[in-house]
Order: sequence, then C-alpha cells, then structure tokens
Amino acid sequence: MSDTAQSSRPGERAGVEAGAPAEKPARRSDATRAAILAAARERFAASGYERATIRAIAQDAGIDPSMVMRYYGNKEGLFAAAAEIDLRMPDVSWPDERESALPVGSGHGAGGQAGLALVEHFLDLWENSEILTALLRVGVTNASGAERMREIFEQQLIPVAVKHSPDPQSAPRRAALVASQILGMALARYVLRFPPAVEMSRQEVIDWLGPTVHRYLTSPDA
Amino acid sequence: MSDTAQSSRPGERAGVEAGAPAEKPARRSDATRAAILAAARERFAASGYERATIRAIAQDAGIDPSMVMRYYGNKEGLFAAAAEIDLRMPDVSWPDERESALPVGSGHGAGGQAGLALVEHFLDLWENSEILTALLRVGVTNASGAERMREIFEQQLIPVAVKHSPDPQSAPRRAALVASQILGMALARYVLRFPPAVEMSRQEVIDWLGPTVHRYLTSPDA
DNA sequence: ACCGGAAGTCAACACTTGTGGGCCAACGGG
DNA sequence: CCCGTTGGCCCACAAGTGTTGACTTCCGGT
Repeated sequence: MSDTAQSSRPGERAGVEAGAPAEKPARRSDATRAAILAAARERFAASGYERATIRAIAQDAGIDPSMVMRYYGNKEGLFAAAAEIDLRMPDVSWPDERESALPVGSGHGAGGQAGLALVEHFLDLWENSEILTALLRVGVTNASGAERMREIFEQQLIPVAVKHSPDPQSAPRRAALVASQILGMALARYVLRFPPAVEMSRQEVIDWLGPTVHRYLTSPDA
Repeated sequence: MSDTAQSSRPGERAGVEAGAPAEKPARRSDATRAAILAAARERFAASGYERATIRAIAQDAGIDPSMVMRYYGNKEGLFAAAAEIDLRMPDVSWPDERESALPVGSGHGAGGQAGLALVEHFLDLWENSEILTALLRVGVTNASGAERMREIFEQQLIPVAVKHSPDPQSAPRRAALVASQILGMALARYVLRFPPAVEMSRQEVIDWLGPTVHRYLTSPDA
C-alpha cells in the first residue's frame, strides 16, 4: 500500500542477471542500487530468505538499511528484483548436429548433442553466478520464491522443450523432467554438497546427465 | 552447555520415522513427546527451519513452548529428533530378476526392475510422510539439516548402490546420481510444485525415472 | 550563489523469536 | 496418607527483525 518504492531498475550487465532493455535515465544512485542487489544475491544464496537480513545486506553494500527500503519497498520487493534472471537459453539455432570442433561429450559418443549442451549450459550458469543458488534456497522455503521459479520454468524452460520434443503437447512434462534432473544435481552438488556429487568432474556430470536429459527431451513415449 | 534436556526418546512406530530399538521405560510424558515431534515434522515440512517457530509447534501440540525446551533442549535438538528417519530401503534380496507377478513398470518393459522399484519406493516414502519434505526444506537452508541429509545419503543410500553397481568403487557416485534424480523430482513435484510435475501420474513418473535410475546404478562406465 | 530535490544517516518503533526460571498440580510408591 | 518426582504453565528477558520518519549532506541547474 505504501508507495515508498521508486521505480527499481537494475542496470548492471554482468553475467546472468536480468535482460538488457537498457536505455534508462541513469540515476545518480545506480551504483548503490547495484551494490544492494549484488549483496542481496550473495546473502540470499548463502542463507536463504529468512536469514538474509536487510541489515546484513545493507552492511555488505556499505549503506544504511533504510536505503534498501527506499529503493525496493520491502524485503519481498528486494528479492523480486534480485531474482530477476535470464537463463539465456541457447536459441532456436541449437547446436544439434553442428560440426562441434570441441571435444564435447568425449567418452560418450551418442549421448545426444542437445542434452549435452543443455547440461553444459546449466553447469556454467550455476557455477558463474550465485543467483540460481539464491533462487533455489529461497524457492524451497518461500512462497513467492517458488512462484518465481515456476515462472522461470514456464517462460524459459518449456519453450526449449517445445522445440525439441517430438510432440508439442508433451513438452511441459518433458521440461519438468529435465528440470527435475538438473535441479536435483544442482541440489546435490551445490547446495547439499553430497561429497560424491561435489567430487565428480564437470565432464563426468555432463556425460552422465546428458543422455538422461536428451532422452527426456526427445524420446518418443507418452 | 545446559543439560536441561532429558533423554529424548521418540517412541511412536508409525510410517517412516525412526527405527525400532523399542523397549524403553515408557514415561508418562511419551504422548506429549510424540505430539511435539509430530507437530514439529508438520511445521518443518510446511515452513522450513526458521519459520517453524517453537511457539507454533507447541501450540499445534497443545502444550507450552517451554515443554519443547525441556524435552529437546533447544530448537536444533528438536529438529535432530524430528529428522530421525529410516528410509527402509529394500533389503539385499532385491526384486531384480524375480518372477514379478505384479504389473510393475507396465508400459516400459526393459526399464530395469531395480530402478523401477527404487523410484516406486521413494514415491511411497514421499507421499506417505511429511518427514522427507521437512528434511529437504530444512536441508536447503540450514547447515545441520544439510548435514543430516548427507548422513542419510551415506548410511542408507550408498549401501544400496554398492549392491547394484558393477564396480563397488563407483557406488558413491552412482548413489549421488540416483539421489540427484530422485530429490530433483521430489523438489519439482512436492516442493516447488511445477504444474507439469504435479500433474504427472505416479506411473508416468515411475516409467520415466525408472530407467534413468537403473542406468545410473548399473550402467558400466567410469 | 542559490535552492529544490535526491542521497544518505540516525534513532526509534513495534513485534517476534528462542530461551530460562519460578511456581503449581497430579501422580504413585512407601 | 504423605511427599518426592514428574508434567505442565505463566511470565519474563534479551536479542534481533522489518520498517518508518525526521534530519543532514550533497549535487546540479538556473
């Protein structure tokens, strides 16, 4: 009800976070806003929603807690801003039968290029940004966090599945299967840190999950 | 440091929770203890560690918050007690090449009985008790919750993998892969509630995940 | 040089949380 | 029948939370 919050536009262009509509007034406070967002992502990723206190985030960003309120309205608004993410899923022009000069899927051969590439892409995402960890940590205990994950799943993952599934009607289920395997590995490897999952090499993960994901996407079934 | 807590023995024998050492003095307060534990599991499952307040748990159990402290020492102690779980993994005598009069894995045929049975077992576990949801919700944001999950993984899941993997040395990694797929599906279906994952029928889940799990367990690879 | 507004600080609020101490009631063996 | 033990409740504390409003500082345009 209180309209204390201002427009709330991020503005950084690093890594994964946010798309690039660009062309904003460029306020003087943009640096602070970005600092807050970065600190928020870090804290949300490290501690989840409840333990990531506004005070701690503000301190990380080197400003006063009240600034967070000023710029993002309340804690939920801050999370909503921090959890804005573009998975940058590989486009329609999928590297499916490409020449592939890279030694991708080394030991496996017929693993299915689409599956391998997908797993690879998500490993990159997960390892180069804390935002997915934050999203997962919050999504598991917080209603709006879960809602945000559902949105991302629907808007960014299902479309990919549509392009690759033999039957467009089965795409959502296939996307859910893919998500389950990829989120599950992220859970085991980056959040719960099951030792064997952590110790697996990147290539091992790709070799094991690639065929699974590929099958979920393309196998003719129901 | 304070030894306020008493011995803390559960005592119920329902569903999944706890093993059955049995034969305890049987105190007069056992009913209350069980009520607390049940309420705690419910709250932990529904809200995660931080939002499951001792006060709320006590109210659900119909007693005073201080009783929780008396019986379980502190909140962590309560969680530790509530998260005691026996997965009751099918024994060595695995239904691997059995006659299998049941129409298990109906549509799939060569899906691998071990994989199918495992997935089935976990679906049962997940749907008949809130404890696994509690464990997952807490494990994702709480250090000792994650630790508990690692213990369960190591003590109850790896042994199963050992029995089925061609190479005992690769068993931990195989167990981690299995865990990733099963936890991931639980995450998508029971926690994040991705609509397509929720709408899939039990048999569909079994048919899709069964072969994956079977491959992770038995496929000769690294 | 002035001034309006933005950026930022400070101190406080209302509330919830985990936790502990003190007190009362019921029980059951001697 | 009595009294120690046990089960239970009430109240309070200290710490930490999100959130707010008033105050100061700084900047850029006129």
